[in-house]
Amino acid sequence: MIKLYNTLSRKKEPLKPVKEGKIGIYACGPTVYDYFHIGNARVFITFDVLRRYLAYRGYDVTFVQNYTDVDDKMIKRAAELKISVDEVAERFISAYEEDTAALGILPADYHPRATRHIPQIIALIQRLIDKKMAYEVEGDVYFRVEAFPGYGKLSGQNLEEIMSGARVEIDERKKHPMDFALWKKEKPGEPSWESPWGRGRPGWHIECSAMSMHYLGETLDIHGGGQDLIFPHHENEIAQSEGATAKPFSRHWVHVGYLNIDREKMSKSLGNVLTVRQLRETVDPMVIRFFMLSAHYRTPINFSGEYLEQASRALERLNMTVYNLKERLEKVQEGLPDNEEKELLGFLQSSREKFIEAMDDDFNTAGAIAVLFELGREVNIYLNRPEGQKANILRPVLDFYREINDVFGFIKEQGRSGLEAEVEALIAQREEARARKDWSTADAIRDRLKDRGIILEDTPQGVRWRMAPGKDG
RNA sequence: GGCGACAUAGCCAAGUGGUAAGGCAGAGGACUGCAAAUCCUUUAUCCCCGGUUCGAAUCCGGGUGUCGCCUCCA
Repeated sequence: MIKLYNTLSRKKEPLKPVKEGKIGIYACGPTVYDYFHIGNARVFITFDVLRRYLAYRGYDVTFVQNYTDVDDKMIKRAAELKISVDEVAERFISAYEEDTAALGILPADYHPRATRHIPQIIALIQRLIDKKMAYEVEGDVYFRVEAFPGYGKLSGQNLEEIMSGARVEIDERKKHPMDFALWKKEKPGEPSWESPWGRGRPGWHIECSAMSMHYLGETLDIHGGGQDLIFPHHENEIAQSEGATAKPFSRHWVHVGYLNIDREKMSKSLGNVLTVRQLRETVDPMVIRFFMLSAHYRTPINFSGEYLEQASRALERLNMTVYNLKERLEKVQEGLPDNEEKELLGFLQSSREKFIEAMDDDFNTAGAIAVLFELGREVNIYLNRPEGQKANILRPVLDFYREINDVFGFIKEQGRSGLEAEVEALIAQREEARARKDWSTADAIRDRLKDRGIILEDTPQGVRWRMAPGKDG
């Protein structure tokens, strides 16, 4: 049974889909006004692995992640770049696609854009107006928070408590200071659409309600995003959606913890915002992915070069284990398993169970990763033994790593690229030198290949070679 | 001020009642012509003080510390 922490109840709860066997997930995606940063990346990676894992567990998953392509930030950016809002969106959506692909993040089933769902947004606003939960003032439409008794339930506060800490601008046109905009009246030079309340554009919160319900129905199974979206964004989404439908908006609310840099919050004013775009120049994106998954998704994590280095070494160990397996598998035959091998197969089976147990428990990726290391040790012990290993033992283990990697996606299997003949020739030369104990020639050849990113290893089973970490694209 | 999170070895990090997973780094050893890869050994008064319990890192109370949200920030 899969259990997920629900922000709404502050407890882990069993995952119970609305429709048996199906899961609808909506994650708040980026406002496409700039390259996304590693804090965003943590959220995207978390949801990517979540949707992959649920599919692994047999659910038919529909995953939706929106692009916010019209809002104040978009408009401001368009002015800065002297291009249209739409062109800003196009530019940063394609950047998003490139950067997420590098991080091994699969495209969602749908990536809806607010500007392409204006009719759905207007219909939802109209529904709220009809129910007297929203009102129009001079071309703006506001949600009336007092009309929704549950307002504040996600962030654990009631209206008075929210008010006491809030720095709110007094707007005499609003019935309550916390009332928020569903529709904003057109301003000169800004994108706008026809509506029953005149030309204007949607507020931020309403797009997610409208689009999520459009693609996934009125009750989602899982909805989430970064922790800071709890208030006001998700609080407002609940108010709008449940106000309109009188049904629970989402069964589970999943919020990903913050990522800080050198123990400081990332912010433009501190000048420490790190985009994935920049990071990709020097860091293997798979290391970033591994790093993000090596801690539980809800705990705040810290980002620094040192931690990345640690993650890189750890990931390298896993890659080596898979390489060791694969390389040996090519050279061995089938055979009847002996006792030690039967034990290894047993260990393999219990590893799978432990992986599922960890992941089922609120998505404990750190615990699940540990299983891979533990199995790796057993595998390497087996590979070290002097007698021949058997293909029918190695293959299921390798398949297991591949199976897990369908979920985690950070293990990279090496491909070779047309260097075989040349490398093999050099290896032959070196073997010749070694045979006559000409160590300096042998070492020179090895060093020469190393400079080109090729590592030679002498094993009891013969010489093998591989690309150095980071040299295989 | 209100709401909330977190505090586990040099570092990162699992672990919600039965005397502490995993990774990185360090030290020693095995293997190797030397390496590489791998294996073995080795490192924890679980922030502090009370309480509950036969038994607590884990539950309760009180501290201390770090951080977040309450500003259309993931």
